[in-house]
Amino acid sequence: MSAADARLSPSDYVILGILAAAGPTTTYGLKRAIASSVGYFWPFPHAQLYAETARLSTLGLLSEMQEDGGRRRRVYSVTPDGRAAVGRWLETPTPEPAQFRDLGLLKLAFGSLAGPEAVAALARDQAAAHAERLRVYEAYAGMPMDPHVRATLELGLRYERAALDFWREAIPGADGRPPVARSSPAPRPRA
Amino acid sequence: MSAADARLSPSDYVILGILAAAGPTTTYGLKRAIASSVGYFWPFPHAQLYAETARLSTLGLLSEMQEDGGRRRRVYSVTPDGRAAVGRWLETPTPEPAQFRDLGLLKLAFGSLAGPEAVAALARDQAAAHAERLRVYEAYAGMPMDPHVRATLELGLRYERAALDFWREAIPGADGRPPVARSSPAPRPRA
DNA sequence: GGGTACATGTAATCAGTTACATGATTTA
DNA sequence: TAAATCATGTAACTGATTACATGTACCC
Repeated sequence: MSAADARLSPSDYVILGILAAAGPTTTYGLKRAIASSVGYFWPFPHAQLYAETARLSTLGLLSEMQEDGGRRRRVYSVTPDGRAAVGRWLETPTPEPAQFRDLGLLKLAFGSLAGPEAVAALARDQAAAHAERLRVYEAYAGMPMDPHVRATLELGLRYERAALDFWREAIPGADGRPPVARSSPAPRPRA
Repeated sequence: MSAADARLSPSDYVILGILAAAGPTTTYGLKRAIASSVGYFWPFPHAQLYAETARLSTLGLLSEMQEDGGRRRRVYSVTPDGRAAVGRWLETPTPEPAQFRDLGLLKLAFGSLAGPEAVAALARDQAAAHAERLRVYEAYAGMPMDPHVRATLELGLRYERAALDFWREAIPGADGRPPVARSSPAPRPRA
């Protein structure tokens, strides 16, 4: 079975992990549980749940039951094999570096193509967005939750604070100074 | 033409932006230019270049020429329409929050399913990985580069430092203390 | 009993990734 | 001149996103 582990994506482990922690759950329940735990940093559109749960079922890592009541929704639980797969995953090292896809940062990289005012506007914009996000995280952190999920939230807070500081400090705002730290005199883009 | 902007992905803007900054370039040149600028935080497998450049050509945002020499490689340049599209993109706000896909963080979220030793091992592991990444960034920061690209690298450094501190501090190492900050007494996972 | 928000699911599309194949240049 | 590495490209696949369609519960 260890060989089959290679074929499981991170999304699969999210499903298995949530089910292992929360017990038998409907698809909608999964959606809710994901949203209130890893969902804030690991996006998981609900449509994907249907594809992945089906796949995990055929692999024997999930078992599927039909509700008796009127709506006859599917209820999933993790099988012993599934639980073992999560366990192994949690114990194996994670060499691949984290990826952060930040559109604001991407735009900044091309700042030399835009005017300094555009870069300044971007910085104000991003600072506001990160401040808002920080507010949301802080509110969320006030609620009761699993201690490990809380720990991930703590890193989220640190990331947001780092980003907020960056957009406020490292890039000047609307005050007309050059768009990068004063120590480097901003040469024109080569070619 | 503004209407067509909606159909451009971030990857498309990377290609357009690189070409706008660097002038006519072969596909391989694009690959190199991306790797040495936004590539470190915005992964871009080279196979995708062939699909995207073709698409951008049919949209009239790129023009394609064939080399005369023996190898007859394709050389792309950005058209005025393409340049205008990048310009508009750089000037429009970016509301979507940044996404950071961090497998280590995902595993941490499920820490309650694993033993405290597994969590401690994860933390050591991640601290080492981030320390290494930090070293690479710092070496890279010593080289000459566009000031805006340098600015993005600065945020990369701040992220990595935040992550390194987190895995070292917020999660204890191998010293046997409970797997989260001492202030919260780590209740058992519910159900 | 009509509207609104919540819940459940399918289908089509698109972007990203992996694997493969081969040609050109450099170096031992 | 053989091996190794760099360069160029295609094809197949998988995973993620979008759009749509409909059902159920609640609330006015």
